[in-house]
Amino acid sequence: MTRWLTDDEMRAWLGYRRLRTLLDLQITRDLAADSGLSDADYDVLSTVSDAPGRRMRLGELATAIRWSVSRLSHHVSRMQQRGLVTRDDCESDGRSATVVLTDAGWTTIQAAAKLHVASVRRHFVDLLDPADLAALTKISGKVLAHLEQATPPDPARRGTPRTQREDAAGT
Amino acid sequence: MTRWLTDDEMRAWLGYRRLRTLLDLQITRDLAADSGLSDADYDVLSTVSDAPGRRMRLGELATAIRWSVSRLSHHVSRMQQRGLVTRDDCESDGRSATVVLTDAGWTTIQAAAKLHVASVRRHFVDLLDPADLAALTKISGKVLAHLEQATPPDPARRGTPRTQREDAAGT
DNA sequence: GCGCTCTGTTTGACATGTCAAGCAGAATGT
DNA sequence: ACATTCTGCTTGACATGTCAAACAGAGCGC
Repeated sequence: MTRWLTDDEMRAWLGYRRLRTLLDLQITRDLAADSGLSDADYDVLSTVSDAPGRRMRLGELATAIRWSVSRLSHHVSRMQQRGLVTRDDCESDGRSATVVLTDAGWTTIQAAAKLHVASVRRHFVDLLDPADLAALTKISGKVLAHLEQATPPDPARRGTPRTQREDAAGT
Repeated sequence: MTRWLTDDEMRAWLGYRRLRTLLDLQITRDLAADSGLSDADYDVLSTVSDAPGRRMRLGELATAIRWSVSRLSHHVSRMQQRGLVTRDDCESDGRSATVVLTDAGWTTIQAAAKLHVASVRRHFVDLLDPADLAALTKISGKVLAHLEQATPPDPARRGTPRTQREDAAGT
């Protein structure tokens, strides 16, 4: 008794899926070519760069970009090797680690942000008219209202099952 | 002189990004819980199951689901271990490998497909009205028209840089 | 019928993410 | 104070994807 998708539904769903695949691919590619960053790098750098003092506690950062703490810890180690960020011990709490942008990290994300916006415009925003943008906002609003309530609010913390991948800060 | 995103543009873009993240997460989660399959497994199984004889050449399959041949080869090996598919040598061409569904693979994908459609309906399609679906189809059409032309048609083959993740066959 | 190149696939080394321990510092109860 | 538990982070083993190198069979050109 499965209710299969109608043609219209199927078109919308497959369109979304394909959009997702190709758009991500293109944006990722641009980011790597323009700035030598992965999406992951970008999320981390842009989020930390918006924080006061260009520094953020590891756990907070993980929550903000919806990663598991473990993933972030691994990734920060790698970014540290590349000289983009530093780990700093917090005086008030001996357990805590703070991620701090290096000068190189700051310079990198500043340059990357401009190019990234351009990429988003080129492949997405500028292709759509205001009605499209409004429709899209409405659609994601509806779906997200459903998902955010059905979904465990926090990733690796609580009983949450699976992986993440979040955009984090504005482009 | 960067043209930053306006508020409306930003809302639409972030909405899309967040939708992408949470919806994928949910669908992936359901698929794993309902059928014990990853998205990758599902793509492979559903595509092969639609092919005549429930078999498909490895290269063809890779192209169809937009994976690199190498990724597929690795993944098929893993699925083979789990008894979902088999590798078969093609008589006409000694180099070629053919991926064939086992009975278990067939049974699995049949059951999984039903549950997957239900999941897609629950978290996406059924939340939207016909106008939303039409708008979405229009939007992805516009963007894809742009991307598919700007994008190297084939993944790991030609000069193409990066990763993939494609839905493949219908839900 | 033999070397060359081309093609389809496999393989291996490495990058990145996941999950489950491990661990040290903070908080709490008595 | 000090044992116990909690918290925040790190680590290690493993899964999955990437890229480049290795291969073996197919298809030439001669």
